[in-house]
Amino acid sequence: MTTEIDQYPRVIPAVDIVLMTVRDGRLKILVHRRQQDAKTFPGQLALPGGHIHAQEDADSLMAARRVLKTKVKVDPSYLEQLYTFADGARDPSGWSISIAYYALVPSALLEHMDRSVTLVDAEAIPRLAFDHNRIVDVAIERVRNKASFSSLPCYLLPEKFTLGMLQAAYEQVMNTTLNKANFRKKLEELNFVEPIEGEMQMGKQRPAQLYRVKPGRLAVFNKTI
Amino acid sequence: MTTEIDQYPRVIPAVDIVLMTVRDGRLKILVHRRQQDAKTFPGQLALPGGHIHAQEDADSLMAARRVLKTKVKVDPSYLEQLYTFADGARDPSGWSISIAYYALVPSALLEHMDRSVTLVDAEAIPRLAFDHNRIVDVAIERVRNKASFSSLPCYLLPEKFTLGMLQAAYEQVMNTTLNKANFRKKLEELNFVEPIEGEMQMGKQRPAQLYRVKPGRLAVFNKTI
DNA sequence: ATAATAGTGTCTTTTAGACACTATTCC
DNA sequence: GGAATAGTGTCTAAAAGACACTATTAT
Repeated sequence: MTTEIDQYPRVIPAVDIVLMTVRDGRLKILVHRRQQDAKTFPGQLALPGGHIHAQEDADSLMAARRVLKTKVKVDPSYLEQLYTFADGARDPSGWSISIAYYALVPSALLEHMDRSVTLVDAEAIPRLAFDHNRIVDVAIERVRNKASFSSLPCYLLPEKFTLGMLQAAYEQVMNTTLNKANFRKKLEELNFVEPIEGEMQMGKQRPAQLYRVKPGRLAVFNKTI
Repeated sequence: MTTEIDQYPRVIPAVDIVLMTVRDGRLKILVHRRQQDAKTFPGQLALPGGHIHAQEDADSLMAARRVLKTKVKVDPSYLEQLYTFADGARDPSGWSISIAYYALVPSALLEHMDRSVTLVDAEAIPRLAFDHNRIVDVAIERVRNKASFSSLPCYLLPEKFTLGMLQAAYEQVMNTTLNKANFRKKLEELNFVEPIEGEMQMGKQRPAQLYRVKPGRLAVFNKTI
């Protein structure tokens, strides 16, 4: 039987993920090198991504999760739809759709990465396959906008963190420097972190109080700092 | 030849559009009634939408433009991607993707609508086909967030407008009331409208100065009012 | 003691908001 | 004059930001 849908050229939808973390005090994006025998952009750097499997993926978010699990062996705590790139020019093999997601993870989760996978500095993204540079630009812009001032950057940190680490994460994501006193006053107000009784981070100098996100207060979105 | 893409069930991507306007001083959404012989949701209200035609549409934005032109006979001045709804449950005929857009138009553009097309109040959306109620909710939330304070609501007005009309448009979109003096001070600051020399809107009482958006200053996004 | 990082108190500037007022038209 | 809408000046409260300070550790 010929139905209406057979009239149109087939389009295979995919997901691509901009995975971000903070490593060495800098905001990083995860990229991987494509196989040398890939039909398109062989050997080039690209975002992790893959086709949607309709029989396997309940929705596009699940597809993104599956791709990350398979290709990067990571299950991110924060994963959100970014934008959909759909046109006839972005993929040389034809009209294509990429539902792009962005993810935030603590860098400790990325210890055992494949050799084909690397982190690149958000301020110096190399040339990527397809329209992936554009996708990364949109992702960074989105995160910058959302970060100020929500609890988003907490997803880049381990469960326990000092206020110094937290401020550094905000500064990385927002690409600015913040005043320490004002930052802490604002945190007080927003009220989504709490000190962990008696737990201190020992270091080279004065020990710092360890904090955690208050239960249920992750990803509370708010105004500017 | 069997390529990789034949392994996966076929998914037909579509676009759906949430078209908004202000009529009778209220924010409205455009919906249409589906054909009685439609395979899914016959006779029900739905958002205007349609399949992407890969050979015809350069990208998904163009697909949305084409659908609006064909089904609603409108070429909106503001049309932006909203979100992509992609899962196996939203359409009874199978796994489907809808790249949703939202559009803002002055209500004068909608004078000669089809009989199948109507405007419904944003505060009282009826039951719609598919997951279109959810799409509308997301669209209204997005516009509310973006409106305060950008020049977005200007797209709901004719080219020439009074500050009273402009304030009313903001109040509708943001679903609040605003203080007139403060509203005007803020407009001054944001600096995206200018009076049209010598043109006044005559009415029942004191005439009002007509304004227009400064060239190139449409859709400047900013803080809160 | 000094270097280094943690943590705090206070003042100033900017912005948001409330409120009261004047102005010009139609009737 | 009264009703109705247009348009403005000023004061107050809240938020953002600058800056200087104290505290506790390692060496």
